[in-house]
This record gives sequence, C-alpha cells and structure tokens, in this order.
Amino acid sequence: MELDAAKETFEKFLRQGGYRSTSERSEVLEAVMKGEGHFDVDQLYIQLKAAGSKVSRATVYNTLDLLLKCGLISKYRFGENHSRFEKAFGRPHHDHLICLECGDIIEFVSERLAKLQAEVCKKNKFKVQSSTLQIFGICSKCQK
Amino acid sequence: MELDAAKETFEKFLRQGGYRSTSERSEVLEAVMKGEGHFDVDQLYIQLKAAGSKVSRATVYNTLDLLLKCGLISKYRFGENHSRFEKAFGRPHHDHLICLECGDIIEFVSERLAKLQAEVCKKNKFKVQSSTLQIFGICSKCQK
DNA sequence: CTCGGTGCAAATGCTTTGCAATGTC
DNA sequence: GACATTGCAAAGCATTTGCACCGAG
Repeated sequence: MELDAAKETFEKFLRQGGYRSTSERSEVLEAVMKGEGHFDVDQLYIQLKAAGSKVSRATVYNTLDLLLKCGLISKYRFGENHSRFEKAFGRPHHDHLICLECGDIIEFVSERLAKLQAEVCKKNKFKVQSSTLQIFGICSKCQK
Repeated sequence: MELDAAKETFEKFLRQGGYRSTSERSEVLEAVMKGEGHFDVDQLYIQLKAAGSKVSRATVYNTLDLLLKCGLISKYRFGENHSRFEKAFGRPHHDHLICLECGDIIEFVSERLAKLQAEVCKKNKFKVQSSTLQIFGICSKCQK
C-alpha cells in the first residue's frame, strides 16, 4: 500500500536526520496521503481537525517542510499569495496549466520538456534541484 | 529612446482605459525603466524615495498593476513570499534559472520551449495568457 | 465641479517565532 | 533526564483596504 511505503520513507528520513517520530507528524503524513490533488495549508489543517486531530498550524507548517525535504510532497506558488502542495510519492514530474477564471489546474507531462531543461542546465553548468513550468490562461470550459 | 516609447505606451493605455495620467504614475514608470534586472516592490519604493519622490507604497502597488496590465512589466513569484518584477518593454519572452544558494537569476530564451508550450495548450484547448518556467538549483559559481 | 487617485494608517492573510509544557529517545 | 517538538498566541511580512483630501479632466 502506498501509505505504508510513504510512512516508511518518512520514518527513515526522520531517523537519518536525527528528527523524532511523533504522532503529530504521522497524522499530517496520513492526511496528506489520503487527499487527492493540490491542497494548501488551510485545507490540510481543516481536514486534520475534521478527522479529530489536535495538531496546531505551526506543526502542520513544520511537518510539510520535512515532507518537502524528503521528497514526499511538492510545493508550488501559482501566482497566489499562499503555497500549494501535492503528493509527490511515486508520481512522475509534471507541470501545470492554470485557469485564471475558474482556478482549475490541469497537469501535463512532457518528456521533451525534460530534455530541453536538461540541455539548458548543461549549457549553463547549472545543477537542477527542482523545476516548474506554469502556463496561465483560460481553460476550454471557461472559453465558452 | 526607450523611456519615451514606454511612456507613450503607458499614456495611451491610460487614456484608452479611462485612467488618469498623474505625476505619481509617471514617476513609478520612470523608476522602473531606469533600473536593470529584477526588482521587488520595496526596492522600487526605496529607489523612488531616494530620487525624492513622495509616492506611497499603495500607489506603487497600484501603478505596478497597471504596468502589468499594459504589458510594460512582468511579474514573477520565485518561491519567495514576495513578488518580483522586471521590465518587459521590447524584451523577448525568457525563462529563469534560480540559484538557491546565492539567489542569482540567470535568464534564457528557448524557441523550442515556446513551440512545446503552444502544442500543450493546443492539445488542451487552453488559451495562454502568460507562462513561466523556473528551474531551481545551484549555479556554476556556487558549485565550486 | 466631479470623481478617480493619493497618502496614511489600519486591516488582512499567510507564515514564522518565542516560550513554557510535553513526549521521544 | 536531556532536549527536540508541540500548542498557543504574538509577531512579521507583503499586500490590500477605508477614508478624507487632492487634483486631472
């Protein structure tokens, strides 16, 4: 099961980094893995509360940072004034089309884009860590 | 001269949009055109104050919005918690390599990337308005 | 003279921080 | 036990807003 594998990854990361394994961190990871698509801190916090968790916002922020560091989630800034996250566990890299009207986010994968990025980085002797291509515009539904 | 052309574009935009032409808006545009590279609201505000201007931050924000609307500047969010801008007047579209260590931003232009984006949009019936590819990592200088 | 624009200060919303209490290792 | 982690509330930033005054059309 995906959740178990993610938990194992997280536990290993915590141990190796000298971090402690707490029930709050576990709860946050579970909430993250349970959800689908993109989410922001507030949505996750509310989901946690709804599930009966007592975690504080501070702990949610802290834990998301750790999950980001060990690659279990990705973080985005879609031109809004808050961050968005999504599960990254076992998912291929992808990029986003963002509708400025309805806020819908469409994902796409491009092998050619990956190659192109690798070339640009090589040319500039730049060591990639992460990347994001964001295309803003109007989705097909909203064009009608 | 570039500044004159930009002023003309801005004035025309203001007239056509029913906006008024004020000395504050003029001052902001001049400050924007005088600078090089990327800048944030605070840097621009300080530059304006240093030049003896009396504009308020609110007006700077307001004017940057207008300059964005008429295409004279571009706005970015490089994973930080504040926006960055740059002159767009007479500049071709380009993307960015962002060094996570020294904060340096390297620009690059790719014709192939533009084509690729156009294809993705066509496939999704998505009408582009703007786009940004951001590659985060370590620049050649910082790798040493 | 009308009404959009401005400055100021207060408000907002996301995120971070300080600190005493708590729970891991 | 030592000390990382937590919750809470307060603090920090960037950005927005409300409102009285000002000035462009």
